[in-house]
Amino acid sequence: MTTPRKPRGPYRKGLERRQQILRAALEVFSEHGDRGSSLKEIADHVGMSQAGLLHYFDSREELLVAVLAERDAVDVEATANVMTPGEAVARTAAHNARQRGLVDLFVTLSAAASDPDHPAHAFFTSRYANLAGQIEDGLGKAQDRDEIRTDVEPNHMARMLLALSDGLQLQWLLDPSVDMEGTIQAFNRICLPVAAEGDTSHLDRGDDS
Amino acid sequence: MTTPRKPRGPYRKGLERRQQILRAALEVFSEHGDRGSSLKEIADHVGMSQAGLLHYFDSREELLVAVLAERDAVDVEATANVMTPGEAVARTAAHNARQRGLVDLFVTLSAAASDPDHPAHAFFTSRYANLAGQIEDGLGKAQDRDEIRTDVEPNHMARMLLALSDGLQLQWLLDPSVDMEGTIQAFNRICLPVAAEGDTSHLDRGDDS
DNA sequence: GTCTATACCCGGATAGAC
DNA sequence: GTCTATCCGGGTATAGAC
Repeated sequence: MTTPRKPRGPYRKGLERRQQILRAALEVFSEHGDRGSSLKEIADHVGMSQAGLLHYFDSREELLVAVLAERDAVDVEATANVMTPGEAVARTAAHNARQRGLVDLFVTLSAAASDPDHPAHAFFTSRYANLAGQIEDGLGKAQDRDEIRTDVEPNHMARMLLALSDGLQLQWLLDPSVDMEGTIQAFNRICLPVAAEGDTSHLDRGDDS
Repeated sequence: MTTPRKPRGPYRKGLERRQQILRAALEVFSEHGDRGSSLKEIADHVGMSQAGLLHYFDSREELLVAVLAERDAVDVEATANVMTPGEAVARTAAHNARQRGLVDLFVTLSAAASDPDHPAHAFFTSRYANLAGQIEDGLGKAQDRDEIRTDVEPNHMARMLLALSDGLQLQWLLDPSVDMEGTIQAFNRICLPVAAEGDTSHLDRGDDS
């Protein structure tokens, strides 16, 4: 998506600028969310004028979705070579706890994007479908290997993990003392193969921050 | 809450108008969210002018928080006399699945309100603190009665439930095929007292809609 | 390519007539 | 209490000079 054509030749500088703007926009959007950010602020950040910025992205919307895609790429990279889905989600949570603005942006935008008319609607719907699908697959395989409990459908569990992640982000935004990672790991623990009733000693160690 | 007493005398009509506006605002906000709604639209809805509306609520913010409180009152009423926390959350989810606009408003606003400067910030922070506290209590008691598993802290579990609820709402907004209630009940099921390994027959019946 | 200037729109809030 | 008219601010987008 957005696939910026790659002209060779004199356009090189332009492409670099574009990247520069993208980075700045990511920062600014991250800090103030969608609504709170103006083109002018992003432009300032890059060190150019608002009108100059519009030379690269024809509209605000265009810039927004470009930023989203960019952010996503970073995320994917960070969790690409990771073990179990539960772990990946926990990791991301821990990482996000250092990126308040990004979390804000994400929560805000994904909600706003539920409107089919929103410029980022397609982006988010496919994003969630993909994520859910991937996680579901991962969980299914883990079930086959008896690594996790098998009495819940992978699909339900995948949706749970995603919901947990998003919901905790929201709660954390409102109250930074909320322990995103710990809570997710607690969840992961109860999805391990269920031990005999008495033997739960391995379950309750070292998570309660 | 809101308890509109009915003063006779000159104020009666005014109070009714206020209620009328509140209802209209709830509808409009529900449909287009915070950002997407204008005073004019709400006013139109009521059948009066934007300026006229401002006669009852001095500012947009004031109206917004009033609406929030109103909505909350309704919610509380709906889950007041309900059994276990997990059940209550599942119920609410089922109910919400018929109130897309409201869900949208809630998700949008709670995210936006994470900004300490947002007019609804205080409202949402205390709301979550209260909810989490209540649920935690309920779960603690359930643990004491051995109705649910005891190897997860009530606090973590409470946060999980809330996160699950919110996160699923978001996913559902983006993809209405997401089964909010079913997923929550699946979660509730894995929080029941853990049976012996072989005996999980009671766990996987009648949920996968 | 980048700027300044500006047109334009939208939404909230205010003033003042009725 | 309610309206019309108006102001004002913020934001995007455009025109046109350099």
